[in-house]
Amino acid sequence: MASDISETGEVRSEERHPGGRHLDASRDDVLREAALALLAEIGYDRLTVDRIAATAGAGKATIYRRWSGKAELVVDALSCRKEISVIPETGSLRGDLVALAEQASGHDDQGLDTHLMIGLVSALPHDPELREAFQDRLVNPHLATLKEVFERAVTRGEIATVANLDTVASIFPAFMLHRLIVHGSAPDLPFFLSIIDQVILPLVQTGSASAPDLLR
Amino acid sequence: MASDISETGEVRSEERHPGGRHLDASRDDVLREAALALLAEIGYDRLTVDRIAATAGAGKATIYRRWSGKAELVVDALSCRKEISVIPETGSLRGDLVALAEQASGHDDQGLDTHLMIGLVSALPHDPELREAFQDRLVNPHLATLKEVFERAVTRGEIATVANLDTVASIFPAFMLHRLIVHGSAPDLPFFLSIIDQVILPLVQTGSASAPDLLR
Amino acid sequence: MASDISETGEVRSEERHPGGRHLDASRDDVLREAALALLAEIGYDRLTVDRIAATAGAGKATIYRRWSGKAELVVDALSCRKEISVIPETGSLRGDLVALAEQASGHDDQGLDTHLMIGLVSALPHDPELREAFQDRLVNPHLATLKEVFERAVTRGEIATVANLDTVASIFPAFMLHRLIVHGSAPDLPFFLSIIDQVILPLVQTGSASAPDLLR
Amino acid sequence: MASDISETGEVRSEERHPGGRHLDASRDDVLREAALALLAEIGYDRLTVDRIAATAGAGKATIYRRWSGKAELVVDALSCRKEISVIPETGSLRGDLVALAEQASGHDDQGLDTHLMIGLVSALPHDPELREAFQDRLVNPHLATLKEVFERAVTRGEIATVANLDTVASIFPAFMLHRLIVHGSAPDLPFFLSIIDQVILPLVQTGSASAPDLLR
DNA sequence: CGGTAAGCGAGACGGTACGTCGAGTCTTAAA
DNA sequence: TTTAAGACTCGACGTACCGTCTCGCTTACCG
Repeated sequence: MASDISETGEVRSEERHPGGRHLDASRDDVLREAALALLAEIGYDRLTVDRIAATAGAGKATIYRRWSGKAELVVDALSCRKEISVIPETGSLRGDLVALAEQASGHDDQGLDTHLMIGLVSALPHDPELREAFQDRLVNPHLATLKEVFERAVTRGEIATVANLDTVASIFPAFMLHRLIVHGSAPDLPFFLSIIDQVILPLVQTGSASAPDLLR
Repeated sequence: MASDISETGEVRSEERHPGGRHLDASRDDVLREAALALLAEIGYDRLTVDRIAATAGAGKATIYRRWSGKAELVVDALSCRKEISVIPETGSLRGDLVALAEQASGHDDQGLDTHLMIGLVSALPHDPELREAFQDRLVNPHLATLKEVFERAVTRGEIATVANLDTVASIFPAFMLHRLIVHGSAPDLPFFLSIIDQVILPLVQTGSASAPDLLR
Repeated sequence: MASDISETGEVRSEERHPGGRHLDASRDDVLREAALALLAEIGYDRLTVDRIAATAGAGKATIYRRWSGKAELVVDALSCRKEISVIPETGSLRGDLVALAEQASGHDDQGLDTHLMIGLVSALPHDPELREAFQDRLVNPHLATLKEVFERAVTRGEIATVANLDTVASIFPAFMLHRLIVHGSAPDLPFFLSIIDQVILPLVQTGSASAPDLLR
Repeated sequence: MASDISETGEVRSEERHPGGRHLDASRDDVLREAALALLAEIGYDRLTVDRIAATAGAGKATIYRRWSGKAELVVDALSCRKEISVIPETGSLRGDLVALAEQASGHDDQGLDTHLMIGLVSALPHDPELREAFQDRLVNPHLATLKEVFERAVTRGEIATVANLDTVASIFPAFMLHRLIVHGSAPDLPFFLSIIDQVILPLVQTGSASAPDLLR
């Protein structure tokens, strides 16, 4: 992961650099773009570090100076590419969820994310560091957004307090993964709608979402 | 995938083989067992075709004659290994689900399945054929079992008819995947219990959340 | 080497064969021809036993039942192909030698022998048995013919007794090998003539270099 | 063959190499030495590229970057190893020839050269480039030395001018090859002596060595 | 004449070596 | 000191042959 990564996702805080030439920040983006372009074209597994370097017109050392390997570069590239996802504010829980679903299903041009996510998954077990990055930069932000949406609905009085918020918020990403891996296809809007209407809303709208906790 | 795989999981339907020596069916099993043994011992990524061959006392050609590579061999080995999972019959929906959960979390000796599943996932995108096999031999049987459990509960009058059975039955595997990939750890019993009690049961139970509790 | 090979070059003396089917003699020739044809086409080293078998429409076992491997098959094929070389009888030593030279340089259609000999040489060191066969079937007959030619010249009174006949007779094949290996080309007639006139004849002729000239 | 080989035996004429790391010349030697050491130890045929690489502590790619395969590496190693053979100066033709013979039969420790030469011969037909190197680096220097020896004898007035010097000088190597290949054993001193005394000296000492040329 | 012991084409078997490719590191010359 | 270029070690890959063994068949002899 490009050197120092803070919790907030900021990269390389212009650290002290006593002598010699500085890392050329413009190379970062060129490399990230090359990685994403190739990823979309040939998929994660056929992706090689050599080829990313060649496509970017860079040397391999320039890559390894910034990231520890292919996987990290790709996660970094992906998370940087993600425009700061604005938390929607439609006024209703369902509206917010649908807006998120549209966001998620929308920006999947050429199935990039599909390949990406599936490919990344294969790299997660090797490298705990990578998984951490994956969680911090992709999973947790997504989860936080979802939680925020639910909490706003509570504030609005639209639904009762959700006791097991983590579990409920995970339903969304869990089904996404399942769809990606088992079906091999990107989750589309209808798919998301069925999750929203058949699982999430029924759970949080009836009182029953919190009651079962008593059973434990 | 060892030649013809029918929907029922049968392999190599004794096809016509006019001249020449036949594929020695006993090698199939030896190779599958070697693959699984090594998998449990050193994990999917450190697994090499050479080593599988050596362990099985076979030549590499004997492997490549049957499967196109490591991934196919491993899926095939896994699916063949799966003993016919008996559908539990405890008398209550929750009991059945818990029994399934125990089954799923139980037979994960040495994290074999964890590594396995994660490793497999990385191979799915390349080869649609592989994913098909994965679905047919692993996912669908699991799904069928779950559906059966829900349908029995309906028959018993324990719950009302479940309209979106496919979606509800998918909750289980979806959370399994999510846990495996995002947390990198095998789903254990407490995890399953929280899914059952916080998501599945609330969804399928009618308004009265207290009645089913008596069944425990 | 096709089973029993006597000193005279006869093969397989119709030995006792109590039960079962006999070796099909027609397969021998088909295999030998396939071997020679492929040899001329692709060279000794690219030659494979599988391919010989396929070309001959035979199984590999049919080959290994007769010869111990590629090398033996090829030597055997070569030596069987050799038409019984008639010892020439021109009336003069030089005439006889030139006749032999024409024979040797003549039957090299498509450079078969060139490739063959060079290729064989590579196989000789591994297998003493093979070298023995090579000597018995190819080298010695050739040497015997040469000796015969010299002895006739002595009988005719054309030259004095040759003390070191073995060495002198070896000059011919030695230069042939040298030419084949170092120049990579088949020895042609001019080459042989220069050996005859510049080395062999001067050696065996007595002091008076002019007398034998009259015989030409 | 390690890139450019000039007539003088120099390798890789410091060609332009603007960017990127250079071929590490020290690896060349390490690899050549490993090849020769193994060659002497286990023979050409049991020699494998993997083992050469392992012995040299190198990757196979490093070998294939320089030579196209085992054969090329070995010829190159051999020709580089050849110390400049000093032309002997004993004062008589026979003395010089015997000195050369001792040199040739002497430095055959562990039969290295025997195996080597025989092994090489098998590689010559494939690759004209290889044969060229073989001629330039091994055969021609040897021939030049022999010619020099004869010319000195002429200068000393020991023998008459030798008209067909090339042919006469070839007698030596031709018999060496013949011995190696047909007998499968290294030429020893007695063998060389018989060639010198029975073939070479008789040819050049009598006037007859040049006279027969008139016959043509 | 029917049993049986081979030979037959075909091709799978255990091996060994091959030549290629990718990862991550190190070295060069230029900037 | 960073850059592009590219050689370095390591190790797995999938292929090609080798010489042997096994299939289902066919062919000959021998009782």
